[in-house]
Amino acid sequence: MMSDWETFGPLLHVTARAWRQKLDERLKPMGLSQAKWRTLLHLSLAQDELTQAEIAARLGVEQPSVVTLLHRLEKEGWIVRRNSSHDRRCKMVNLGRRAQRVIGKINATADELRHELLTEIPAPELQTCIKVLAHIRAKAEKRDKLRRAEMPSVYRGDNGQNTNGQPIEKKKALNRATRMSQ
Amino acid sequence: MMSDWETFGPLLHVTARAWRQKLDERLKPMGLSQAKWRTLLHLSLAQDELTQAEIAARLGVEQPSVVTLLHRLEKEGWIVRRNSSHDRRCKMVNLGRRAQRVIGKINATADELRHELLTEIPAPELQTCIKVLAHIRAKAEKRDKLRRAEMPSVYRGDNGQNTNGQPIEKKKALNRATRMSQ
DNA sequence: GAGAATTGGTTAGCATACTAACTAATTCGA
DNA sequence: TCGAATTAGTTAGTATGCTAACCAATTCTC
Repeated sequence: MMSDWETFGPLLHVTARAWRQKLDERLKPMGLSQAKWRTLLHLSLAQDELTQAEIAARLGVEQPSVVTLLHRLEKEGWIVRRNSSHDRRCKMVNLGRRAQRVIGKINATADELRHELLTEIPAPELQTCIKVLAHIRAKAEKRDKLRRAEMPSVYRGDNGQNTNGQPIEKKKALNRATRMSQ
Repeated sequence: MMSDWETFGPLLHVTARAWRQKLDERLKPMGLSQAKWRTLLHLSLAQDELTQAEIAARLGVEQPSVVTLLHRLEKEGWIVRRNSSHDRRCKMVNLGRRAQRVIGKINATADELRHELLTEIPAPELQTCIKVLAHIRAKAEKRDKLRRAEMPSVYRGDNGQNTNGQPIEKKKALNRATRMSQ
């Protein structure tokens, strides 16, 4: 019986991975990898064009990672990039024709999988699970204040990042992104 | 309030990631990345030398990934590889001196983090959460029987892999690995 | 309004994963 | 027992992420 609390960490990992891989598997026939379909999904949900920085925040990855990801997506005809007329630093990213044709299927597939995986679970148990996960997440995302206080910030060498190694400004956008079904 | 069931997928992902990153962050001062400390941890738990294939199975990654990982670990003095005397195909992997000095600290750090993250959660709620996660995991790891039945195996092109894209024989070792605190 | 700080995007270099294709050694089966 | 199948390890090529360092454009501050 899988009920030893010592196994919680690994269980969390394999469950998250199994979910992700199952969705990947179903989207693969459309020619999409995880990084790609997540990007398209966020662009679709935004209802509007996004900058690369906004995409990075919503995906929870760094900007340089987005650069190469968008290069590949553009090369394959999934997205279109154009220069912003308001801010000459920005590039606005739009869904290309190819993506518009399959975006509905991506969303439907994600919804269907979620339904399949959760449907047999009693609502109260799901609520409890959500509560526990949210609690763990909050604890894990909190920086280790005491440890860091031992060392002056000058010697930390963390370049203004929080303890997750992510830029601090990303937090809000990440929370927004969490509200989608992925 | 984070209680909409539509957010479950993303919540699962960010929670698992936050946990992993927090542990990474605490182990970083010892010069270890996630892939590296997980490898050392498994070698330590095995109480015995392992082959590269066994390590791959326990980490849940493919053999080619292990090759380069072990190259880096060996170059940095964490492990030692030697040819097996029983099976000339195999290389036996042992912890090096450097690793033996810090392996206790790795385990202690993982245990301490788990305690920190879970300590405030009432036992029954944790049990429910474990039950729900195990259920989701089982569902997600099950192959899509109906879908696959539509197509003869000859055309599937999955090279004897299950729907997670992992070699089937790996399952048992992965389950074993799941029992550790990571 | 000019210099400082910030922000958006990029490149370079590395880490970590994958699949495909290969060699060498072992094991299995007729 | 010998050829086929399997297993262990590797290399090659690719995808996806990271940090560091940089430029250009914008915004903030004095």
